[in-house]
Amino acid sequence: MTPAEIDDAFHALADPTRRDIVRRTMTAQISVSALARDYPMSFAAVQKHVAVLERAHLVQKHRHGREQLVRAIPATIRRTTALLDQLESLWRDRIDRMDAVLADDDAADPARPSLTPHHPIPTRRKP
Amino acid sequence: MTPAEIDDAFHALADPTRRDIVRRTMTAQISVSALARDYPMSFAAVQKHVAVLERAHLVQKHRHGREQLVRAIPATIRRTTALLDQLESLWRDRIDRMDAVLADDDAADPARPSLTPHHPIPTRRKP
DNA sequence: ATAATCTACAACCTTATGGTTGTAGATTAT
DNA sequence: ATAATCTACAACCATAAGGTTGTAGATTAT
Repeated sequence: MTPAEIDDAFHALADPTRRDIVRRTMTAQISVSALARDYPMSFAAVQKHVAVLERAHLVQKHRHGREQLVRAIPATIRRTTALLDQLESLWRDRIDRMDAVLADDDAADPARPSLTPHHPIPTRRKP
Repeated sequence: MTPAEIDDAFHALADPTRRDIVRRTMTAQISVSALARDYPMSFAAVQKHVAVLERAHLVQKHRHGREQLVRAIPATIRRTTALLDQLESLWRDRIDRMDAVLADDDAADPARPSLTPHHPIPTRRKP
């Protein structure tokens, strides 16, 4: 997933109408015109929203007769979630590192709860 | 998390510079000017990026002498991840429902693998 | 054949976005 | 005291975003 693709994905999700379209097309295929009926905007506007989602690979369209059915692509959602998880993991790693430092420094008390405040802790050296 | 807040969060994350700022401030507090030195744009531009992240509650600033230290707010990342997980869960629920339908319909074969293609499956009724 | 429906796309308008430069206020260092 | 650093913020500019209307092409229904 290139940075540009990530940009597209997050940008696409930064709009309530588009998030709703993704939500609805996760569990069913819905035509563009059927989608358009439920939003307070023109058909063309909804068409553009779908195009944005398509560009971000969050949905796919495929013809069925004269209508264009839209369905979400779960894999892209998953990969976007994974990106955020990665950010979160930085935080966890940070806590782990702090824990490790504290453990090295204060190994005599294994019952110590793993509290890790934001600010550096004044280390108490063993005598 | 209101829709507008969700908009702000995704919009803030839809830019590589801002994602990088979040990434870096997850594990350390960095001043705005220190951040600004590492991007090919003016200080004011970076200042604006931080403001966007701040508005989305993805980072917090706090004064330390004459500099303004930036740190990420993991809780907001987590809540954004949770939103995407929720979308994914729709997909899982859909699969579960399909499985349930197939189980009701074909309970005699519990060894059947849980394959659930996108297209509706022609149900084969028991005689 | 004709009408109705669904889609595609262009042209246009308004506002938001992402960048710039410039000026001024606080705070720290010399 | 003066200079250097960090920040805040305004003004400006180009372009992208999100909406509109209008026209035309396919496909289905009457």
